[in-house]
Amino acid sequence: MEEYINKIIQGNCIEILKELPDNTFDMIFADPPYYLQLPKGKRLKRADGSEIIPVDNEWDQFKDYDDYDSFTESWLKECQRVLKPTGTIWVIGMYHNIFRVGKIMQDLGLWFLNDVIWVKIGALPNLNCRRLTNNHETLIWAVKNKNCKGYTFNYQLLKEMNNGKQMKDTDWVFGLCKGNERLRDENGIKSHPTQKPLKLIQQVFLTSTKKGDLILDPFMGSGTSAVVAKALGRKWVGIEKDNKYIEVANERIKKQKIC
Amino acid sequence: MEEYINKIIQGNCIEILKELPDNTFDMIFADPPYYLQLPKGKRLKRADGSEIIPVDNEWDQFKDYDDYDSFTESWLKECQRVLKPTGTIWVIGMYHNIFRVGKIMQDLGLWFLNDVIWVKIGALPNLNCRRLTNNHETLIWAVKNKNCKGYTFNYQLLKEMNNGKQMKDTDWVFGLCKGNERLRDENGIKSHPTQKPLKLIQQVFLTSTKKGDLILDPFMGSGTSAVVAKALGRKWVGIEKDNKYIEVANERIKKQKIC
DNA sequence: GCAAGGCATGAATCTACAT
DNA sequence: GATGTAGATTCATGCCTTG
Repeated sequence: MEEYINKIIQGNCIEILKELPDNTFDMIFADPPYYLQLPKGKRLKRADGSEIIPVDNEWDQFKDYDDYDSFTESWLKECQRVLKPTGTIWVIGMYHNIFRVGKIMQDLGLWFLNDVIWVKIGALPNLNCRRLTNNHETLIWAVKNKNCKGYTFNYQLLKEMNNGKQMKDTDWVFGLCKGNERLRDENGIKSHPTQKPLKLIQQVFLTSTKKGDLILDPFMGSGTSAVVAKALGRKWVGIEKDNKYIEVANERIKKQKIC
Repeated sequence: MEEYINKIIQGNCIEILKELPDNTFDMIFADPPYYLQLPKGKRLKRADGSEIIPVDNEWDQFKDYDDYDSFTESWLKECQRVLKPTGTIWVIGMYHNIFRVGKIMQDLGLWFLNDVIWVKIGALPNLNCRRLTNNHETLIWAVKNKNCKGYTFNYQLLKEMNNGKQMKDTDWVFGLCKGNERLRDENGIKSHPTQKPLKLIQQVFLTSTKKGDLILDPFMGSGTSAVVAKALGRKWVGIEKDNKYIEVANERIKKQKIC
């Protein structure tokens, strides 16, 4: 394992997970593809005529629900295996995928601690006025199985962070990743379409890890979890398929001074 | 159908659903058992020694996940069948069950419009300080299938109810059903352990129905949805297995003057 | 009549440790 | 491992009593 610490492993998530030893990680944070199933070729426009750029990347394409489910079960099963009995796993998603992901997690025997609502500040309003505005994502927090005890939950710290009151599963209000935090290439194009905000990931790590803990991110993307892990004194292992994202992430981590 | 309008049908939910004709209802609101799986015989206590009374009713007991899933699939399948192509279905749940329910809904071809977070005011704090406080329930809002158009969404009304801003899926903040609203027997015992607040159900109905619409509630319980339907000028059909709950509900509806 | 304080209570997947 | 017992801990709301 030592050779992987604080590094991004390039390759297929499931294949790489299979090479990692049992009961290794104190915490896993997974931000998998959401399988958005957007209508192809159509793009919503804002009132000023500008186009909304949707997430239509190749990595979010699946043949059908079965295809998505079998992918999901495979990586979750390996994550469960490499998770310590005292560890916890977080998975983030939206209504497109999180219900499928959640049922598969339960079927694998993962035992839920909470489902946390990230209330997104600055989310896109609903442009066609035919639905409620999507304003949240859901994080599932779970232990390896029903009988697992001794996981880390920094109750007191979170209470302090929440003005002296117990942190609730609905108190997670954070802005989207925008402005200086958002990574862009030389042409101003977003380096990653679904870059998560540092503050959200930080709160996840502060909730469920101690200094020196080893964290796994099987869908590393632009490297947000590595940046937060480094800043908080946690060790980390990342997995990412796309070399372009790995470059972005490595450069970001190298440059990093403060979270 | 006429003989069922504005009445509670007593009996097994699935069997009764099977007798109802296709494409009948403008809206379905379902508050099924959550399958809480609480530890048996143990009861949490408050600092003052008083006991927390959990939901351990017979109707929330299932053999295992498979048992719960097959029950869930059966009633959802019938609900999908009796739902108009222009209708919508709401299902409420918590992290114990909502992910399973959601995946089964998607597998049946129901197409999600939103997942709505009911932020609960006055929820039980977390007493052992080993998890985040459970402070929400999740409602899934869906149409009969992916191609359905023309469902009712009272966008403008909800915007007005939300101080002129688009109603978001996270703006649903309502107190629990307590105080005078909570139905109790002559001994002060709750008539139903999970009575839902009128305001929540009212917002659901105002979101997705018009005056005169026909609403189905397959798990009627203490009759909250009937009370709201009546007050808002909607027609309704309820299904409930337990005669005790039916008595409570009928008495409540009879007494009703204003919502 | 009004303000302040007491008190009950809410869909809860409890935890740690000993035997 | 499975089972049993003791332990430590909480917040918002609304009704009711008291002053």
